[in-house]
Amino acid sequence: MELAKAYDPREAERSHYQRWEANGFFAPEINEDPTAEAYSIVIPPPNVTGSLHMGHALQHTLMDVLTRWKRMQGYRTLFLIGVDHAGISTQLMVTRQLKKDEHKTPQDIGREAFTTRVWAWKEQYGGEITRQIRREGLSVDWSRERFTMDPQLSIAVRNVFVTLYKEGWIYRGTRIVNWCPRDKTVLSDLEVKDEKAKDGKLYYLRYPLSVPPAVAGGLVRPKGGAKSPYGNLQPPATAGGSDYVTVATTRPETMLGDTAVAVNPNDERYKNLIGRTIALPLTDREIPIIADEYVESEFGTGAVKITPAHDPNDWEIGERHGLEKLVVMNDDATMNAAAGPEFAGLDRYEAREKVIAKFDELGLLEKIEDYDVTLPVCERCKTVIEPILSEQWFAKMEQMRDLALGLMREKDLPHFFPEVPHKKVYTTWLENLRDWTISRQLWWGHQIPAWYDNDGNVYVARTADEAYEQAGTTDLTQDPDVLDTWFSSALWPFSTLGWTGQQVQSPKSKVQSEEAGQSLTLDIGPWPLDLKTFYPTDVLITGRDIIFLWVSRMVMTGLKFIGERPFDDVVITGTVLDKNGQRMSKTKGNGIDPLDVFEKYGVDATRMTLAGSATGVDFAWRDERVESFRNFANKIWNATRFCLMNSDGASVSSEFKLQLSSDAENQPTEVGTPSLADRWIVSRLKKTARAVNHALETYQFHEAVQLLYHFFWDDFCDWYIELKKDEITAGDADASSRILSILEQALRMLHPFMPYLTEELWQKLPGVSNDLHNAAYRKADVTIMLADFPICDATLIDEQAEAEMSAVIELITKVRNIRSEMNIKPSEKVAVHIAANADFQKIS
RNA sequence: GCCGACUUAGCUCAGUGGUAGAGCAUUCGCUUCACACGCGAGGGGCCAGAAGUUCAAAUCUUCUAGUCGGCACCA
Repeated sequence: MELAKAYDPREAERSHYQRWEANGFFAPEINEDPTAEAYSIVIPPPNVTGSLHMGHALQHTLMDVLTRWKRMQGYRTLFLIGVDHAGISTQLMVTRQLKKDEHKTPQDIGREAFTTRVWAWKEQYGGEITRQIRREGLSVDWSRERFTMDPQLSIAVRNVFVTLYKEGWIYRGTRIVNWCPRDKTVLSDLEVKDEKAKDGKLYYLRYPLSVPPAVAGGLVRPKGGAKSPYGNLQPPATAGGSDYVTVATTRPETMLGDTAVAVNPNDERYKNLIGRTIALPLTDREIPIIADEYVESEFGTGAVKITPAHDPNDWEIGERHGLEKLVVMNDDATMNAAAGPEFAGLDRYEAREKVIAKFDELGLLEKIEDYDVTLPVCERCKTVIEPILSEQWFAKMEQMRDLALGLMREKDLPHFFPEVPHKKVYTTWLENLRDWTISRQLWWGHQIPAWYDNDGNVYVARTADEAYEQAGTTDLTQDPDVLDTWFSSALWPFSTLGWTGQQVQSPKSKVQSEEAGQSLTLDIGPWPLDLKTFYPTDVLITGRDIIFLWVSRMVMTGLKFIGERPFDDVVITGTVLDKNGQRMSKTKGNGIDPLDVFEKYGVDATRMTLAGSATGVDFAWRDERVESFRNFANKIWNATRFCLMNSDGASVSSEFKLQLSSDAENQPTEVGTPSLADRWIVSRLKKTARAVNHALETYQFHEAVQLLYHFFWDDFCDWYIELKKDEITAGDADASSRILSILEQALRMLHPFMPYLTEELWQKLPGVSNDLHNAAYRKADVTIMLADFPICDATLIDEQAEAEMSAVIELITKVRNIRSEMNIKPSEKVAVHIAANADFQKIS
């Protein structure tokens, strides 16, 4: 058999995936061993609107390496794939399409028609990401593919919501929330990012006291002419002695909603003003001057305007002092009627300009300073968030937070890789956890299972019928909002395995739950088989950006509803940066499309590149690096090509036949008497297997890649093949069988990383059969995927052979060095005379 | 403001309390019958700076500088 001269990845990538999938190799059911231990990984569900990026490719590669490795070890493996409905992204995408195609808004066509459209969109375009995942070669079980809005998963969501509501962990309340005026929905704190304002300003506004001070000398009259109804006032020596108070603000437009001015109770400058009132300019309102410890005297003027309806801290102060909460903005960040006729309808930034202009006109604008402000922006559309007062659904996190913290403190789980800094960051975040805003003003998602009667009473139930029963009427309206996408993602590790919230817990988890002091509120029914088999999953691999959004919440809901952690280990990958070390982003246009890289260098080379980066460390993408792994793939191809060119009468020996004694004279094996090189390569092979297994156990993927690269290229190709070349080309079938057997084992170890190439080559080796499969897969069709993953056999480690071989290598290198330095042509033969230590003289 | 990470060969990065590593780039030599996506032989680093612990530190501690990140605040 003769292979092409160079490896063409496209050839190998064409057929194998289909065959693997069609033969059920990806499904756990392929495992014939009823006692096999389970190994499971759930994929972080990519957004249905998403397309594959390098971050995915990295995470996916690592998950697939682990899955393939464990599968080859005989575990009953499940690599579960699914897609997230991605509420906001998807709704925006379809809204945009609707506008483009029909010039209509969602409101024009109504909720039902709109969601129908989104489903249609999902059917048509939503498969893009999963098609790309197939291309990556992931051994995911497509028969168990899930979508966060599958009926079963939606039932789970409802049950969780209802349970938490009944237990008092979910409530509806009016609070200051993060409002995105563009998406017109509330966002959780985690969906808000900080952005530096380009030209931030701090505006100093003068608020006149409504009654002149009784004390003499209060006013500082300037020499110039009067300009405003309040007189032309100059900044006084002490603010407290004047007839106005200066406040500093970065958002002047919110002054229209001010309901107080606050000062620190110990601030001497303002002490005598506490209790006085201010005639709020541009309005006809009088607002009090109050004292609150929150105010820092050192900052700004030491006096703070208080806008309880548009600032979270002001809201707190408002609560403490019983202030009115005046909402002056609409949901699109324009001013509303309460802002006054002059401002109503203006955009917040127009209103800002106008407020400033008016203050200036009135002589009340003291000064404007440049000021570095970081603005909260919507993580998705980058619109500046407006904190507004709004009625929303919230989840109280105390109980679930304590469950997660308890798991960390008592069992040190989950274990983060790398542990620093993630363990601490995760724990600290939990300790400071605040309530979670879970409602979203969208139509695409899980509609909140709460119904209202005409009096505004709320009925939370799993179904409309249950709500009708509770209310004693069918005249109810369901809450129009949907749940945060992360609410359903939080249930992913168990909702995908069949848990709907209607089953009782397993006896095992029940005990654990009672230990944790948890009450169980779940209904009857057996645990689904998959849940019993595959939960908890073994490891979660994801990026650091969703540790809080997703990882922590899975831990919490897993403990709360299943009574067990969702996974032991969490591998946090680094970020793939562009070649200049910059984050890849759509706006910068510096992203590298994994599919292009697959096309250019092959999937296997790409996987090696990704797995070859150190766990958790950011790294700059370099095409040169992939190129080197493409070259490596070609090297493997050609090494195999060589072995096959001379394989007449030879065949791969199963592992036991490969065994070689270090005491070669006494124990010749079926494949002839092993030479030093034979004993050496087997020893190297076994040490490599040991190290690779260990590296993978500890998620040191790059270590495994290095080991395999070095073993294959340096040990196997540069030395072993070269040393055996004469025997092999002379047609020594024993030597050929031996080299094929080493090659075969190497391919197995490489398979989790380079699935296509290794399958392509392995199938061509003489003598491969499902006898080489792990014992759990003896009936399955022949594939390297199910071959037994090499392990270390300590009896085959031969330190003596390795030491002797090192000496040989050193010697040969020195001779070559001399030849090179003396410019002796390779074709010229020279006689070499060697003086060696007694120990090494016997080495031949 | 708090917490943290990183700073190693020209580039991108591994690495360990005890003679500095890889890939790429580079130099020299090779149409050696698997592979020029190759083969062979080289050159190249006082491991950011300073102090300390130690028989021994690039590796541990402290400080400094630069880069980056998370959180909080942001009147």
